[in-house]
Amino acid sequence: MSQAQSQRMASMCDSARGHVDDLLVLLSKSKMLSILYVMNCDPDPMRFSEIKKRVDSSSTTVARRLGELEAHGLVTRTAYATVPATVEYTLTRDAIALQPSLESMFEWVLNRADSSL
Amino acid sequence: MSQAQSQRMASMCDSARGHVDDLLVLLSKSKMLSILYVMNCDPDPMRFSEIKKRVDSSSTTVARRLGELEAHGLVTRTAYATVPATVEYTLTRDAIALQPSLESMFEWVLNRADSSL
DNA sequence: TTCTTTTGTAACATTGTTGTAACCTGTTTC
DNA sequence: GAAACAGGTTACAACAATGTTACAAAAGAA
Repeated sequence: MSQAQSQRMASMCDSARGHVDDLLVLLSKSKMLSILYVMNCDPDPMRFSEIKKRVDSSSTTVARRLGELEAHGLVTRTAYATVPATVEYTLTRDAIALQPSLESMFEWVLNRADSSL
Repeated sequence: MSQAQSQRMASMCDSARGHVDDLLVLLSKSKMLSILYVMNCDPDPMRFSEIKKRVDSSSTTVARRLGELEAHGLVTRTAYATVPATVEYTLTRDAIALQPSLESMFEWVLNRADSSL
């Protein structure tokens, strides 16, 4: 590791624990990473039922997670007055900034998953 | 996003969901990211009490998490027959391969944490 | 002898989280 | 009129996870 990197890490590892912990708790909630994963896979807005199907969870949990993501400004919810209702979710700019990290994390996960077959 | 990238993402987003989910569940457990975070911050082996202090959790939870990480081959546990006991934990090569992703994820987390002060 | 230390484990009560089932809106189709 | 659709919400029972407390082991210090 370069000196610049370790300096960055060192400062990173000291700062504001409270807020960091909040976000880590958010990201650690069940299905949260899965939701970000599936939304990451498809840049288009995604409907509730599509997300629910892809992460394979109950409406309750998906709704809760999407609500939390929206509350933290990571997804945008757009409702259309069609019949039946249409609701689309999109990742915000902030969430998109997280994409590269998530992508490489998911790549690592997939490599591990492959080698453990 | 480049074509190569989107192809990679597309294949990523289809494959072996079971094993992927296992790892996502592992990483989503409480304090798991925090533990990887503090161990990531310091390349040296870290003792149980040091980890416990830094992630601010109970012995029970820290022990459980470290056990799970060891079971998944992400940390190595080394016990020394001193009195009182000394036990050191180290990230494995596999876990170190995850470091860049975690680092950029933590950087994102810190940026968000800063801007929400 | 008793206290202290580190690194845990076991049992247990409390707390947190999840899914299920029921229900809701509002319009169109049978 | 009744059913069906999407996208939820609510209440509740079942389950999972957490922290607290007690305990252990082994040797050196007071």
